[in-house]
Amino acid sequence: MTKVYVGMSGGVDSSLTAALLKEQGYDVTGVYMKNWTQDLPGMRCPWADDLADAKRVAVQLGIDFKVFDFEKEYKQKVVDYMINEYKLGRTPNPDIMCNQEVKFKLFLETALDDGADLIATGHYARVKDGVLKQAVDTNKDQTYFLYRVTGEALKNTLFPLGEFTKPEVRKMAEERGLYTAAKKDSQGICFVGQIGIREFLSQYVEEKAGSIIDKQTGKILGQHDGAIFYTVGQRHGLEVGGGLPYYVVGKDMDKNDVYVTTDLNDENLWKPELGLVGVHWINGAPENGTYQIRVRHRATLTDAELILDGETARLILKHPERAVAAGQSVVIYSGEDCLGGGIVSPLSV
RNA sequence: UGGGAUGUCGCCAAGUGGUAAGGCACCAGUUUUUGGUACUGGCAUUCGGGGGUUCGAAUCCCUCCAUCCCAG
Repeated sequence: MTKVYVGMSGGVDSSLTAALLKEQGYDVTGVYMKNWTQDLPGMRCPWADDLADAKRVAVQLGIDFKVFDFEKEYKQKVVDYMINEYKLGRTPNPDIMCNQEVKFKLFLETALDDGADLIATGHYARVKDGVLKQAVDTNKDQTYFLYRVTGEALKNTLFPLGEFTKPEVRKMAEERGLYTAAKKDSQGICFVGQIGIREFLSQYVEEKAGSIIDKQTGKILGQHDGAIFYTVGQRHGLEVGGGLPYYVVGKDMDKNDVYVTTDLNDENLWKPELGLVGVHWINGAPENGTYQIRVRHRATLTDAELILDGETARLILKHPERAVAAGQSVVIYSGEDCLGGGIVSPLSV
């Protein structure tokens, strides 16, 4: 019997994933990845509850259950990466890094060493012949977060939920009486949860007052506690009021200045062209040409011309996307196939 | 010290006798396994202070205070 290790987070999706695989005849083992357990000021880390929920479901299903402790690696590969990127003035996507380094590398390797034949997660995505495809529920598709995994890893991975819509998943979980059937979806970076990125970062970096400057007039509108906390396109948290809402259009990390504007058509908000670094392809680089791209999770796909140059690439967008920040990822699709993508270069935005 | 102007929520700002629009910010919630965006709701018993006229005033009158501008 094929042995599958299912990453169980304690949520509905991964619970149902385990249930479905068991019904399909796999020898299923549930694994809770212990990645982060630290409480933060004003927030209790819910890891113990999540672990308990995952375990409850495993008991319900009558499957084996294990805990893999990746705390050290998670801190290094995901959290430190995120903090460093922010320090450099960029806006990273830690969840993409988590998939690349932890779930589809460390977890996969550890599971295989432990005797697994395959791993599975509750991601909304599909794999066919080693090709990553968008989920049937395009509204819920999570391939954006998965573009940095390898084709090799995908050959050992199952995504049973990719065939279903979220409402169907809820319903199936309910029908099976899974303990987590009604549990609220998690959102936000898992380890910062409730408190928000701002509060999380301030645990690791020193707050330093700087100016909020109106790009159009050059006038200083107010003060902030650190340019590091702001990202392009951001509207809230500036505490500067007047006639129209102000949006962040840029920042100078050396001067610790944040530039804002009320002009919704500001050129920095709508880049027709993006430079990518650290490009990654799931199954090899594609040819130059027109593809569909996505600049953020749940964004609708938009056409762009790809011009590849080794590890870097240039994208000419048919319709400019709003507020693309350096450090964020652009994911490239051909139809429903997710080919890979890259990270927005600071030089291009 | 003369002359002029202005004072309405933290900010911008409607409202010139009929019982305080709206926007920004802020707060709460929704959407979202990144940042961010977007959406919904909340947010001045009170109009610089004090008198007065009136059935009734932020709106009219008097007075005081504050700020700004021009004179000097």
